[in-house]
Amino acid sequence: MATMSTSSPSRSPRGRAYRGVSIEARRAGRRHKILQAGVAVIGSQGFHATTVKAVCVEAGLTERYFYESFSNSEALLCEAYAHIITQLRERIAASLNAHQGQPDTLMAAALTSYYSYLRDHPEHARLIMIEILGVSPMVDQQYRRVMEEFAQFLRSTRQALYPGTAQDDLHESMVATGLIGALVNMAMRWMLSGYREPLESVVAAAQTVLVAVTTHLADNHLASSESPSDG
Amino acid sequence: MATMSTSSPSRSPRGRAYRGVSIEARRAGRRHKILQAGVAVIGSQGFHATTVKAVCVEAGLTERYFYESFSNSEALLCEAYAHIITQLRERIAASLNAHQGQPDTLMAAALTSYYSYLRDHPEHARLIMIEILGVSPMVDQQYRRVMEEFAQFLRSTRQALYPGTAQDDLHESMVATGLIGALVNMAMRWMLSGYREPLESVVAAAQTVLVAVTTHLADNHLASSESPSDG
DNA sequence: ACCATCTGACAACAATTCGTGTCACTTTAC
DNA sequence: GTAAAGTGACACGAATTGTTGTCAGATGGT
Repeated sequence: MATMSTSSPSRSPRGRAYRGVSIEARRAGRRHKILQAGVAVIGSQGFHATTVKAVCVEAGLTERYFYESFSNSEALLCEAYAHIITQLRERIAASLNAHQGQPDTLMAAALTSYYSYLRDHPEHARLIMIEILGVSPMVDQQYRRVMEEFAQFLRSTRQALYPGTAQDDLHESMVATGLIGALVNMAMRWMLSGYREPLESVVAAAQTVLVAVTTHLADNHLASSESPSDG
Repeated sequence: MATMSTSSPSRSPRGRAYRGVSIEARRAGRRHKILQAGVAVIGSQGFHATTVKAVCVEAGLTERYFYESFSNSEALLCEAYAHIITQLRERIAASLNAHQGQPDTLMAAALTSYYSYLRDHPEHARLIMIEILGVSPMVDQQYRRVMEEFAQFLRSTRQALYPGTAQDDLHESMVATGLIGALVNMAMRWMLSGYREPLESVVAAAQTVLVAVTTHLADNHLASSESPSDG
């Protein structure tokens, strides 16, 4: 703070205020506008049908400001993807913080926040589940990294809730990858059907899968000979 | 053979033989060549980077014969997708027929044939898991239909192996959708990592997920009056 | 031998889009 | 008030691609 004199409005030939807004703030605002517009257009028209001009029209800006903040459409797609994933992560984290309690409650809260976010933002859903794929190897890798992050989050959460049930590392991470895929595929079906089924059904099915695999892993670790639902 | 008289090479002003091959056979051959070339190019370059010319060069034919058999690139993609899915289904079915026995053996056989097919045909894998998505709503629906078919196959197989454990219809189909997504996402991770992990690890992880959910559903069905997590 | 059909190579045209440049107008600094 | 920087609208060239059309040469039936 107290850096209000970073560029004293006197001598700088470049970067002066305009309409009472600094150049950084103006750029950031334009960038944000384009990002929002990009999400809207890509998520509704599809990435391949998205032109730079369409994004600019949606943002109320011109192409010049597109290239001011993004080198091309692919860069915009990546930023939009990262932006949405951040929002999603924050929403899930907030939901977990608000529902501290039983593991089942936590799980239901996280799943509900995940699926309701996708339902409430269908353009975001389409972007992060469909449009992000098959654009380029670099974009595919970004997608994969994010999915692996969620898988790791799943693993660490399970470890926290059921400590002492660690398993073979590769096996466990593979299973976590599968579970994430299960959640995503249910979301994709739900989205492609126009969110026809009730949210509770999707959450219940997702919970069934997660609980099934979690208890199975725990039972297998204990070399179970007792009733599985005893816990 | 012995069908040499299908179209007697006498009176037809159109469609005569050429190099000893009937016009239907020539067309079918060209169509097949283009289909194969399409799979190769789309699966390696990606659908968006695939041009009609590139497919024709790969097939050793010219654009004219492309449009003889396909109205555009999207049609080629759909046919290629259907072609690969048919191959995959046949391979899985053959594997199931060859390994009649315990449920576990059957499951391992089916999963092994699935993942080994993807490993042995990486271009096919890329096409059916990545390139097919986000092209157009119609293509998306075709993808969704196929995924639901596999989910239904999973359900009916489970019903056959564990009869009398039917559950709520929507719930069960949602769970099946999730399981298919788990298998596919493990395949996608495997593919995008260059098939780094051994096949057996992927199959084992997939089997863990399937067995966990299957037994969980059976257990829940037997204790349907109790709710083990509700307390 | 002769003509219609088949084939392959490639030209040609239209349409699209990217990325940059121009120009008039507005706002700010001095 | 003036000049420089900021803004917006739009034009422009370049490149790419889908799709159809042309044309010379090969092949087959009679």
